[in-house]
Amino acid sequence: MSMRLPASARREQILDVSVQVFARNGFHSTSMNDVAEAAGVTKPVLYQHFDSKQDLYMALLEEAGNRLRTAVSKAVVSAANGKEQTEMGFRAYFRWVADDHDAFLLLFGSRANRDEESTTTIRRITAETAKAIAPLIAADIEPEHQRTLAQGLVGLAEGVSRYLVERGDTFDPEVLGQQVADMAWAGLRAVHRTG
Amino acid sequence: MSMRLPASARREQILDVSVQVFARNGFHSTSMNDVAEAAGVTKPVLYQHFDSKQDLYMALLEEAGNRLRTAVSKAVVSAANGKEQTEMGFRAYFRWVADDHDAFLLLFGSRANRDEESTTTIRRITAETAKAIAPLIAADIEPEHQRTLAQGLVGLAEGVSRYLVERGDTFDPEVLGQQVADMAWAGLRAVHRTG
DNA sequence: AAAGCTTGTTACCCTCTAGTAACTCCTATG
DNA sequence: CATAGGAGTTACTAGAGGGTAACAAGCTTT
Repeated sequence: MSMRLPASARREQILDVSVQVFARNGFHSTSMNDVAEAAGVTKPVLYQHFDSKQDLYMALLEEAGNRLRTAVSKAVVSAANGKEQTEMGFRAYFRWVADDHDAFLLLFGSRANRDEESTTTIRRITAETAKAIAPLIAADIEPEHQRTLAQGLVGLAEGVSRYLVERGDTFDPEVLGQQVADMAWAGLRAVHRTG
Repeated sequence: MSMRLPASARREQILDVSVQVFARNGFHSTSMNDVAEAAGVTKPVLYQHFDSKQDLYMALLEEAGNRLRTAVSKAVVSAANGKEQTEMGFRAYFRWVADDHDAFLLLFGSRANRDEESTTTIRRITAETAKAIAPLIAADIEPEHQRTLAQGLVGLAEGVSRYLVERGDTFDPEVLGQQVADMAWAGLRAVHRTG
């Protein structure tokens, strides 16, 4: 029924399609048949490329996480000082959300289902992001609090994005990123003073 | 096998127990048999009190949402100015997280399940919280951005809490709330200036 | 103490869906 | 043109788990 594709191309296509399906409906509400149908193929084909539903899902999470990580870290290294890092970081984050928003929903959307394994992966991704932020927070407070507040800033970006993406709003990542960065940077300095 | 209880008491007990079970394992990984077992009772008893698994789950969400709402709004009304509202609000939020943390996990934990219906409910709860925060943000920026940033602050509190609760850390809600409030308040003023 | 309501249990059914075995079909290559 | 091997399909299994029908055991009220 469907066009024949070489294995590697089919694998890519399945990944592409299933990001969308899982992002839209969540893990448990999406059956392998749904994925197969969306890919224009039947179920056993999926199992030629992935060991299990979980395996496919994990592959998606990893890929999405990688794209997020590289986007942000690339942006941050090009910055001179802390303030610029904050700005570049948030703008890159929102840029990623804007043009890879199925991946965002997959990782952080309301429908993101999380069993033991995916939870671990997603937490790792979040933690990595937080780790990148932590140094921006004044060093004169306890490292514990530093890490906690960094997680808060990640949550801030996440909350903003979830709100906008799930409403279907379009937004300019540069403007939004700048605005959120302003807010975050001022907050970071306040912690410095209050610490 | 289990002690007989009057209907209303049994219903309460089921709610109490299932908050824990669902919070710990998530919706899909928790079977009605699991809930029943945890309640020391058999499955049909659950269905005497709730129409379906979904129905039970929704009841839990509503209850948890109510406790959150009342905790925060009670705290906020007792405050004189914006800054104090911010402080009281965050402190009340973290107080709620600290002593009702199964409810927190149920609503906002990584394992929180979200099908169509629960997503709607949880979004409503988040939106209400954001609505309470929005007026604190400078009125001279577009209402759209105001709402967006308010969602961000909700995400901030959520992110911090999820991090701490899922690590099993204990924390002093007053100290943490004050620190986060400082950060948030400084951020809010920055938006004012930048708007 | 027996009727009658309420609480609880046993033993199912039924659907849904992850995963697979066995087959067909297409296409590249000599 | 014959054939090998990769790509895809049909048709199934198996098990989990939501939900229920029918029955048993307590209270309580007269």
